[in-house]
Amino acid sequence: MPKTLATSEVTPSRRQAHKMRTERLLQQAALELFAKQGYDETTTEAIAEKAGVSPRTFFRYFSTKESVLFLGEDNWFRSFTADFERQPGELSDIEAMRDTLIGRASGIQKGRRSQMLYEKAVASSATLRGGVHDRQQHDIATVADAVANRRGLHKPDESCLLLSAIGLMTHRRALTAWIEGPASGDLGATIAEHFAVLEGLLASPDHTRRRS
Amino acid sequence: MPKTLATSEVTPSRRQAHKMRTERLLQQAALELFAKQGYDETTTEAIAEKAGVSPRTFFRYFSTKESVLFLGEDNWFRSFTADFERQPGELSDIEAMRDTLIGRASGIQKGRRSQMLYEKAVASSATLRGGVHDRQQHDIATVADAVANRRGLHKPDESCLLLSAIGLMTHRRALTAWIEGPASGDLGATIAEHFAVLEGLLASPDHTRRRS
DNA sequence: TGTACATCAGTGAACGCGCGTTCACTGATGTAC
DNA sequence: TGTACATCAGTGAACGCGCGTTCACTGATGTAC
Repeated sequence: MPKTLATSEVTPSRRQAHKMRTERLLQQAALELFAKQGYDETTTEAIAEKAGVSPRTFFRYFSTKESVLFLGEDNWFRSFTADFERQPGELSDIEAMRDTLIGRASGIQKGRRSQMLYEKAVASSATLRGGVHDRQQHDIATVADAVANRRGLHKPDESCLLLSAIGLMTHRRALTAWIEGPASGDLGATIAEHFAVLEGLLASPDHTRRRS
Repeated sequence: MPKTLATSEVTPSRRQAHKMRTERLLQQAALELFAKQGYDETTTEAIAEKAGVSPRTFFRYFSTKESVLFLGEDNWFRSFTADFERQPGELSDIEAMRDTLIGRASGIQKGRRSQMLYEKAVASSATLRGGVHDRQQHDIATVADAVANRRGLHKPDESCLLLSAIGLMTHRRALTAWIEGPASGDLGATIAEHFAVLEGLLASPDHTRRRS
């Protein structure tokens, strides 16, 4: 028994392996179909068929049609705080955000195709866009906590929240630009560019003045 | 016939009046029910019942359950450009945005209860939040066009888009704060405060530095 | 003013559809001895 | 290694539910003369 247990921790049992495989197949099938023909036009039955399982099986893995798409994205920001607070204290908060986000870019870089499919899938449905909206709000709160902590505040004030929202929006815009740009594009560089634009707005408000 | 026609233009016929009344009753019933018990928990049948019409009649007025909620909101930003470009040229773009939004605050001020119901309704459903997300994106593009125009550009560049997004986000945060605050709160003042925070971030990035 | 006809808001009933649930079952995998 | 039993991933069938559609109809309002 000790041996079997140890083995099942490292190499999962056939049952476990098969289960994981089925889950992955369902997710992949869903992502492809949502991106290709739209979320609302894709039935759970079609996903199951493409994954090679019965319609009923889909709901054994995912309690709702929507949840098949949102996995592993939640913990992206879970470790943000740690990375963020490791930034040198000389940097301004926004510079620290920028460098943290750039540092994490390589993790996304490899999954460009998946990101594209994901964006297409989300774009196809109001429900999914609602989910994205929710996650954004949640992320803003998380990052604002980190900023407040860096500033030595117990609770984030409006300044922290606004800064967090602005930073994440800049990040999101960079991500979109990178996905829509050439396949050879570098995500870290794109983020840096977008933050440069942001800092341009911040540093010289006169720059925004109209010649009268 | 001339007399009847003229009359029907000013004072709508009984049919027209009744039609408008039914539409208003359905919208009001929907708003109240969505806010009270949630969008997903409210059936179109319940809305029809509260409005005093048959279930079938709902779909004579609104092609989808969602569309009963989104009326008249679209043209809010339609006239934004005009107001925005009327701002004095000495102001920076962001100051011009601020003053334009403050100038339009009084139009919202009176409908505070409706705004609250609307926010509650939207908060209750992912689909509706998706719709809000879409409208935000659309508004950003509209305002960015206006900013580009003010800067003498033919097309908005990333700087215009980012500025527009930041400004509208600040506005939205102010709106939320105002709704969540006391009933006596002044929306214009709240917007001004939030823009002051924003300008604080813009003007002195040093302020965001951590004491090391 | 009155009569005949036209229009159109509102209704009732039946239905299609896809998400998500419930129940009873099969058969492969895992475990005890 | 082999046998008996337990577990559990996957299945099939039937159903509830609410959105949105289709069709045939009623009856009040509006119009022509």
